[in-house]
Amino acid sequence: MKKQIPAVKGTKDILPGEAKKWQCVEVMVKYICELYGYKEIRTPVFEATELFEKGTGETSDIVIKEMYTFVDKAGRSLTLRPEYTPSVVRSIIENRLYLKPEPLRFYYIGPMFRYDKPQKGRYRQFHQLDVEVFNEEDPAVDAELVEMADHLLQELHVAGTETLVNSVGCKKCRPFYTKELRSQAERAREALCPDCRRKVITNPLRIFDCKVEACREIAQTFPKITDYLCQECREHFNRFCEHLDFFGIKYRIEPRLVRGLDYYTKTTFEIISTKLGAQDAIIGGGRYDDMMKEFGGPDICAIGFAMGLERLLSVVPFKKKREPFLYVAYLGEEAKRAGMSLVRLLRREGVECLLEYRDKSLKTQMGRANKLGASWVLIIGEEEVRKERYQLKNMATGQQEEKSREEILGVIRKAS
RNA sequence: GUGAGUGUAGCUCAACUGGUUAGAGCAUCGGACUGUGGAUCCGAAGGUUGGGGGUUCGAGACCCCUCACUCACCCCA
Repeated sequence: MKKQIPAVKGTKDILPGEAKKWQCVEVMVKYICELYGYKEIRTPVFEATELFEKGTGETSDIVIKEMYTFVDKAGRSLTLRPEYTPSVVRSIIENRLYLKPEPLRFYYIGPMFRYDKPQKGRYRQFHQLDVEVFNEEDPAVDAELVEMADHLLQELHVAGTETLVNSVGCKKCRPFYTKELRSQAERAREALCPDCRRKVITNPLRIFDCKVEACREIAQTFPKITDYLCQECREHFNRFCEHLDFFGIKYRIEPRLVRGLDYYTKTTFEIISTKLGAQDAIIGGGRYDDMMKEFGGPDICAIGFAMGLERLLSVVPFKKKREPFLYVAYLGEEAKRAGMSLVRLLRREGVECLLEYRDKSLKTQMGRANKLGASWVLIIGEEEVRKERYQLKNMATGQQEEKSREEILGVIRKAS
């Protein structure tokens, strides 16, 4: 036997049964996004490496160790996108979309790539829905975005979720907080785990993410970022929460919610599923008011979120049901030809038909139809060809009647 | 990147403390039954036991390496 070539580690095939679920979710996602005025935007799967280094942040884990970066034949350093936000920002600037009258509301569904160790809910090629709004300062927009995510999950009948919100301040107030946090962490240094001792210097905010019991207890005593927000950020956060209340959305203020991406400002939020394991965040997002300007664009604020589709799919309940279709069983060459032209006609009328082009016994063909879950079988033999009337059998009831072409169409139309 | 667990037919699983030719159910294909499905019976096909090396008279089982998957850390969607 020849050596087999398996799928690359951390990637997987989405087979027809599973792909059907993806289609259902994608249809719903697009429907909801369009309801809220978002338009689809599609950008390339790879970009200049620099885009992510600047956008996602040079100190983020994503950039440091998780990017699929390669050099092309002309010596350019390119990267398969690990997230979508920098691409959208790039595209808006490059195409001057901010000069158009249309609202800057965009969504996108597509594959992302991260060189992570694969695990449940974590793949090297995975898919995200990405939603972004630009040039909207009002915290009501932040709340509307969360409401939309909530709406989407409801429509998909996803149960057991929790919404966490926080504010990480802006570049005016965060440095004060970080400084205070660092000095307090410094004092407790000895009691922290080795990992957290490192974080004291690199990124003290991340100490809140630690799962070690001792660290958690110590972190409890640390100041909360929400107590250190500047006037503007505090007001923004308060009004954001008020609007969530207004929408009747249940949420938990989680001052320890620290998004790992460097660019977030003010509002951050996450929706987790209690039904998942360690990788439980299905939606994560927040504001990034400074990115556009830093990319050389206009000073336009932004907020958005990403949703992991593999994770979402694993908590969406699906009831399996096959679309009704007609199986054509034929006997002999003449009948085959009659079947082919009938099927051609019916398909043009929007009827799903299956003719398998295997010259098998009627019994075998009936067996196939049954196994595949056909709603009807159309039986064509010499007799039927001559009369131009065919045997239509309802597979659920077992009833069978002789029908003309038009009558067949009528029966199927009536059923669907 | 770190740690732990698991790899036997397409799928779900057997195979005693190491002992003949690695089995069963489901699925597939064929037949009983050449114009009528679901049931039953019979049969066929399907495996380098993830891969490589080692120990042994003998390895699916034990040891080492490697690959993949799973779970957790880390990080994130």
